Amino acid sequence: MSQRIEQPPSLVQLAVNVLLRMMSLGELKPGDRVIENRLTQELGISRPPLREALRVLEQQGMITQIPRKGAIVTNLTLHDVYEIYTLRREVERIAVDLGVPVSDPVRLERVRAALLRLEEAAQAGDHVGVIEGGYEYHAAVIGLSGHRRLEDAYRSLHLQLVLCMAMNRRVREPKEDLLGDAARHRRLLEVIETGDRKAVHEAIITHGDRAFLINIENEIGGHTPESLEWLRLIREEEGLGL
Amino acid sequence: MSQRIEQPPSLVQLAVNVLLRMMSLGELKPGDRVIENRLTQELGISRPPLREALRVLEQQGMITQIPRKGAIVTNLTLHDVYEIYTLRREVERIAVDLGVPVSDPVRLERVRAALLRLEEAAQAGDHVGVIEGGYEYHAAVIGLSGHRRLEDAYRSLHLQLVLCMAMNRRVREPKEDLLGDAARHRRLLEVIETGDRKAVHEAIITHGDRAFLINIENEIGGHTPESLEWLRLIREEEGLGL
DNA sequence: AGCTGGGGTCTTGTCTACAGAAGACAAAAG
DNA sequence: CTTTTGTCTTCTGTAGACAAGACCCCAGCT
Repeated sequence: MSQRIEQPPSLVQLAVNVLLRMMSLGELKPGDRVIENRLTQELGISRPPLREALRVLEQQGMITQIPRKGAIVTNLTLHDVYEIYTLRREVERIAVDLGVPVSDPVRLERVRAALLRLEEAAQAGDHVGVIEGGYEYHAAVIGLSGHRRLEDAYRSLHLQLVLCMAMNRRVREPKEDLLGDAARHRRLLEVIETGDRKAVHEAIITHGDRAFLINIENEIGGHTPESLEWLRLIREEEGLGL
Repeated sequence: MSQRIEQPPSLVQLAVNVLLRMMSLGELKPGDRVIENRLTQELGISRPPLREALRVLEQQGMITQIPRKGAIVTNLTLHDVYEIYTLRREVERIAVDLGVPVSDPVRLERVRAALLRLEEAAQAGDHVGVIEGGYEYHAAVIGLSGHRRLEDAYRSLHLQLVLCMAMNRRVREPKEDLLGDAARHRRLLEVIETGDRKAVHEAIITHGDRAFLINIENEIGGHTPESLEWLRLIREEEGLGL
């Protein structure tokens, strides 16, 4: 019997999770001030664990602390979005180079399990489940590389992106077809199983969730030469039906 | 006059800096237990700010926390070293792709300034200065990309590497010639100024500080297929006089 | 009317204190 | 002599309280 008893997680960890959830639900929006006393009341914890949680989120880039002035939910600029997208794509690329063809079947099994969860959620019409399953699926793909830091980087970028997408209404009205989404993920898995690295790269490129970028430069500020040039390229590719 | 008033940094920030310094000096070695009360006495601060500092370092991968059991300085395995090295090289590669040829002269100026500091330290025989200057130089090179997250990633990887190198005696007996080191950095800058991306990539590869990997697999554990294969490749390249 | 200075309030930064869990050690039993 | 159990110490997790700093509003002055 390997029935281990469950340890109650620390309040810091719980607070981090709750705050992340609040952000993804839009209860905490970018730019919102984060007042410690208010949150301690809402969460029912005292300030020290909350402050530690805020430090964690600050390191992840979700919270921006200004000394003696307080914390706000990080306001992403267009340049930030550019950074997140470009880095995430590079992370995927590196992971595929390292992880395909797959050496350890256990890692593939993780992708398969995530895909199953994703497909079940899609059939049940469970939007939240599809989003979470989608993350777990992609994380598992990164995990094929056996590179923990790479996966951590992916997670961090993903979380920041969640923050950004929560800003955008288009994403919160999810009328894209869940089943088609799941089918795309299944095809990617099949390509991975062939072990053809180049094919996997191509499959991932056409897999992009860049729809919400369409009008983004009118919604947020912080344009830079790099980010505008990047956006122009994206537009071109999308225009070509990619 | 842009004489801004100096704000006293928070105790958390100070504690992070002191702890990093202790690690690089070997006063805190990988595997060491970190007992909060002891450190609060040494640093002259109370536990809450120290705990927040530990959270920050945990996020950076320098500290490993085990719930209800305390914290230790992260013990790096061979696989970790493999991860750090491979990722750092990828970060450099991405930065060069994005940042060369240089679009913004201000960024190049930063590299030049770092090089000057490095050369001064080299001529003064200031080992610590050379190491710190070397970091600032490389960070500035990453900064050519105008990609803050990329630079953050580089910093994080660098810090973890410091942890690893502090373990290794070879690095603490610095008899390598500082002036030659500075000259190599100057050559890299010259290549960057030509704007020839490919040449920069080659220059960076031959720039490696991989000397301390020579005997590493006998000194630390945590071997994995990936890390051993990687080490084998490194050996081959080094053997070829690279 | 606009600017400057002061008081009040709110918020953060830090410290001390307490409760509960983990580990160490010693004593007793097999 | 080994093993086990009970107690004791140490350390972490959390709470609450206090002090210092930042913001805001209003009165008074130019």
